[in-house]
Amino acid sequence: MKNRALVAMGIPAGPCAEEAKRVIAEAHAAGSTVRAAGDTLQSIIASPDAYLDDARYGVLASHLKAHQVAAKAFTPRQSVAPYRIWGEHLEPDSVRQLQNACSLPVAVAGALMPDAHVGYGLPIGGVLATEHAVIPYAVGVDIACRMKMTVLDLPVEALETQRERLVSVLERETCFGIGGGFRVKRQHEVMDADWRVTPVTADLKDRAWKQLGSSGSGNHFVEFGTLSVSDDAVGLPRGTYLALLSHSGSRGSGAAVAAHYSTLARRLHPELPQSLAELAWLDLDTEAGQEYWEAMELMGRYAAANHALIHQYIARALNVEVRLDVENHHNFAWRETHQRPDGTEREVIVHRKGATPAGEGVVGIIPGSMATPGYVVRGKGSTASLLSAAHGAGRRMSRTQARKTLSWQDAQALLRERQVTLLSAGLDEVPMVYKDIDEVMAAQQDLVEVLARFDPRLVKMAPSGEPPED
DNA sequence: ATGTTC
Repeated sequence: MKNRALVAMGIPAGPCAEEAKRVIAEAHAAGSTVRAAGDTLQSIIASPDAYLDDARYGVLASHLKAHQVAAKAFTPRQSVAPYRIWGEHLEPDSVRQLQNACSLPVAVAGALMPDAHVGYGLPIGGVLATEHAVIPYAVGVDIACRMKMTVLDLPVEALETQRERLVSVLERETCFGIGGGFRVKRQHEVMDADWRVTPVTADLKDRAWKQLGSSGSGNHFVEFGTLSVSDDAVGLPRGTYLALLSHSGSRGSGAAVAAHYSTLARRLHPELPQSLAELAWLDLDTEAGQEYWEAMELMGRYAAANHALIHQYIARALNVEVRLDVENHHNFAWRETHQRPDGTEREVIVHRKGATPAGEGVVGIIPGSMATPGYVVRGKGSTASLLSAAHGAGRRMSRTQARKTLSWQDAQALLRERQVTLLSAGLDEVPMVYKDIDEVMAAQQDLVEVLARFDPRLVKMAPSGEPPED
């Protein structure tokens, strides 16, 4: 039986679930039916005391009792921490998730960005400040998922005149797909860092090296396009340039770190009611909290290295210089100093899960979709948003719904209209699954100002086995 | 987002 099914029954992950699985397997071997085993479990959950001395179920009963005692110890806080929401018509469930997060004892303040949608624990587009605690699921599954843009010293016309060359470089120098990695390992100084900072990262080093410089799957991409600079504060005079934009994260290693520490956090907080279990935190004074923080920071450097290599290999293959370089995390936690409502300052942990850092003057990238614009922005330093902005257009349709209701034909018309060449992607990533990026930008004019606009032209994403027609 | 499930 899976952990998820057990949790649904009221058996939490950890010692209870492990023992329950053992008991079920034993009952199965003895010829008991699944239903009979389930009935017995329900009965033990209802009154563990009655089974404490039972030879077969005693251990499970004592684990469950300990859990139930701890769970009773949870006392909800008097009032929810203050939060603000940007944008209209956000999924009610995503708002509920933010409210839940703000009801944690460690929460200080929250904010929801206009691209928000439901995620594990904290919604995507959620920002949460806590005191002295880090929440693995408020950082996100893809730790340090980030954006990077470089402006290449090539004329914009190269998109037409050197199209075949750009396509071939994009295909040759990138690596997409779940579990995907390079046969010939790439090199970066992040692999000289100490990966033994935690037992988890120590075990992950080989996989990380294999995947170093790769892009992964889902909404990750590498694309060429045009950058229209409207404000020279971006670092280039006004005008139109050829740019390379990438979206990638910490790949399998980050996912494994997230899985490990979110499970650990949950185990350490059996008192949390089910509605808050995915928001279990790690105290930064504890070994577990410090381990997660070190692992997260290493994943930050690793994700940055992935992007650095993508851009470096492509620029090298094209034999061109880089004229501008912009990047930012959008799934991460930072130690920051923020003001209390009374104006005094305190150190908080700010989690941005699908949110772009937008402190005053901070430059970041907010992508749209494969056929809609993205923007290079400069933060306005809004304290109400906890110095944050949206990280993209935000999904309006689930992946399942997209695959069920959309067709490539619908997408191709839009791609042609926008002069976008799609090398590969899943049907669940076509522009129609995303909200209107310009509406999202309009909803956060108080958070960021636009310095430049990026329009994708040659797009590469993870293939889904269903090649787009040309 | 990831990659494999005792």
